[in-house]
Amino acid sequence: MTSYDVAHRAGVSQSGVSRVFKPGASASAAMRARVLAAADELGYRPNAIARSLTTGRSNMVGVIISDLTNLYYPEVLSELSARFSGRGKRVLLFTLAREAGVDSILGDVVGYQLDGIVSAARLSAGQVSDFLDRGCPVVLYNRSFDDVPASSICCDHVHGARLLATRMAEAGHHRFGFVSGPTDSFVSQERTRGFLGRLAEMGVAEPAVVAGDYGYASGHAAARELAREAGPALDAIVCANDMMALGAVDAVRGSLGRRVPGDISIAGFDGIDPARWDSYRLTTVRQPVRRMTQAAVEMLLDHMADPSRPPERRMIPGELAVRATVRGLDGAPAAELGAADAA
Amino acid sequence: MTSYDVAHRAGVSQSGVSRVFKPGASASAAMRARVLAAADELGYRPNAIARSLTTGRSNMVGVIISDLTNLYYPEVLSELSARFSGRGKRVLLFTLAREAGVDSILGDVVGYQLDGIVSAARLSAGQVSDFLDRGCPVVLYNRSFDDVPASSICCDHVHGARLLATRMAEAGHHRFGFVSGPTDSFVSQERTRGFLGRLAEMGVAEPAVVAGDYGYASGHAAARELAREAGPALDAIVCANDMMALGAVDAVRGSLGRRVPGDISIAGFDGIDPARWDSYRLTTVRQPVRRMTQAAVEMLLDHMADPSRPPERRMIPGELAVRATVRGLDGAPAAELGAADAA
DNA sequence: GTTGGTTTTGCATACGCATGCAATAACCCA
DNA sequence: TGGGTTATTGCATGCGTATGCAAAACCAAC
Repeated sequence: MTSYDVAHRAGVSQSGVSRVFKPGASASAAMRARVLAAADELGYRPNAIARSLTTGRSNMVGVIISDLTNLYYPEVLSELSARFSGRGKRVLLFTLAREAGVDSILGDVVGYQLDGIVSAARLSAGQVSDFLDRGCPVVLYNRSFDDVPASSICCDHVHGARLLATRMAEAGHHRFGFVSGPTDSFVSQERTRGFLGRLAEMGVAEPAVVAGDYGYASGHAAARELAREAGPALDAIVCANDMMALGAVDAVRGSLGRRVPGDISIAGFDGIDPARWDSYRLTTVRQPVRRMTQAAVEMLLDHMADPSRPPERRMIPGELAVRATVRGLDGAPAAELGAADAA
Repeated sequence: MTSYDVAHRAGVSQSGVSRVFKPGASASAAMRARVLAAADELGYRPNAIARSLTTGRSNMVGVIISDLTNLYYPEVLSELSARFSGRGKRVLLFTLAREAGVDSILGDVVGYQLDGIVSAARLSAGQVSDFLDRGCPVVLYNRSFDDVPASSICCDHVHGARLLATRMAEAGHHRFGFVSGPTDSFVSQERTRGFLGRLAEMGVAEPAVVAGDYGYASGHAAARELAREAGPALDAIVCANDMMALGAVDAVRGSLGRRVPGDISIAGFDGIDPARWDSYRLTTVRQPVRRMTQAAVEMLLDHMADPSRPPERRMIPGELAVRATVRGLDGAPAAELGAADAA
């Protein structure tokens, strides 16, 4: 079923059909009615591929995500998909296998004439530049480059981490353990820097640091290792994301047989859904996913509409959600901040 | 950068360029080298859109997923994406907002000349037929229609539910509560049917049934409601998915102040990752996601390769994973079946 | 009935690549 | 060296739609 078939059946020209299906194009009511009737009878749908070829826009945006097993990303993806969908854009999904480099998909990405890209994966500056040079705007999600003119939306990890460090130090924790993410993770670097930096400022002893991989199991293992390393004085474990923090909670409560937060306080980052479950009620620094995704979508659409627009870097503060896995300032388990939590 | 630019630079014809980039096409080593060199210098990448227009295949498959907040689906999506990606197919993602009907995206789906579709959403028979009529093969994930010639991959929910019912009845539970999913969910219907049916066969008193929405909170609420309804005799709660079961576990342990499985056994379906976390160790019926996604991908690719191939319905048995939330046959908490669990 | 102006419509072409066909070049064996 | 065979290459065209341009239709007012 092509526009020619419809045109023939409706007794008009192909361009007429094209115009009827293009919002805002000039077509009389009569023609519109006949064309729509014919299209309906024939079950015609404009071929988006062919349309893309002529218009130069595919109405598709690429979303590059490294790891859907980190439960933070499904939320992001879900939000992005819904928002783009509401703006008439389709999402072409690129997931990166942990091992396979970005390069393996990079070629595919550029081949599809995407209108834009949201990347929450570890692209190099060169790779981002590559997209930009091809006229494909990029919005970096939770990372940014100083020397690349790409827009980015970033949670202020450093600030969030400092909030958390402040709160935990004020609650009187002395011996910290920190579980970082993969060492090449920008997010982990920022959170680590913010947290350790603030702790140092406050005169707290330097924490033992162990690297994890953002997974539950690695948090579990890291907690045990920290306990072994730091000994019984250990009274706080902070993980670079929630998944690992949940693993740490379970390790401390289970394998180590100690109480959270009675013996050891634990906190994470992200604010994923399971962190709120009753069994954990994890204290964490929440990334405002909705605001961030909304910003990402808007920025990308703006850039698509006006490519000359200068890149913009938006930073959104993380919110400290004090729940039940960190001691209160008075030494007792803290109550959840209901209000902030509902945001 | 088009193939013409490359052709000009390499001093060959456009078709030569095209052939160099098409695996298996005839091109001499000399031409290949010159073209590749020119392409490299110019940063040329074949335009996938234009290619699709001529070949009639977009190398894109649609994946329709209803709800990424049900943590089972991110796993599915992740697997599908990786597998398709490995077979040279890109995934165009369609997520359904809970409210918005399928129809809102259906038009978009057909417009993109997708090579195939995997749907894990509630499509109607008519909608599926629509795709098939357009020559777009469909693989239904966890649902199927008797009167529509679409392939499907389905976990045997009835069988899995019966396994679970058997095991729980044998462990001596008497008063069951059951939390179904949304009433229009095929998966929920099957699981409910299987579970209640088997229980009846075994002469167990008919359970109290409450409907949930597959979310953690709804499982939490349902558990409390069941406790209210069924009273202190209630000694088992089975939920139509893991998310709700986890909510139920927390409700029973928290709000109700009873032990799991000491006072009340709890089980779910799916085998999502959080269900294995130490805080839960939820007994469940696992869907073999990897085998199912593999089958889905294979079936779809097979159909794309040979459209005349008759539709195939594959059924994969669920695996009972007895973990720590259900009493053992001797009345004590059961040990996890390590072996089966590793699969 | 005519003129000037505004829509509406059709014609023709371009978008970038793939591919059937014919022409050419390379090769092989006698 | 020639005839036959095969591997390469170029030419021309098609895929389905959008769109600039010009022709046509319409409208209103004179």
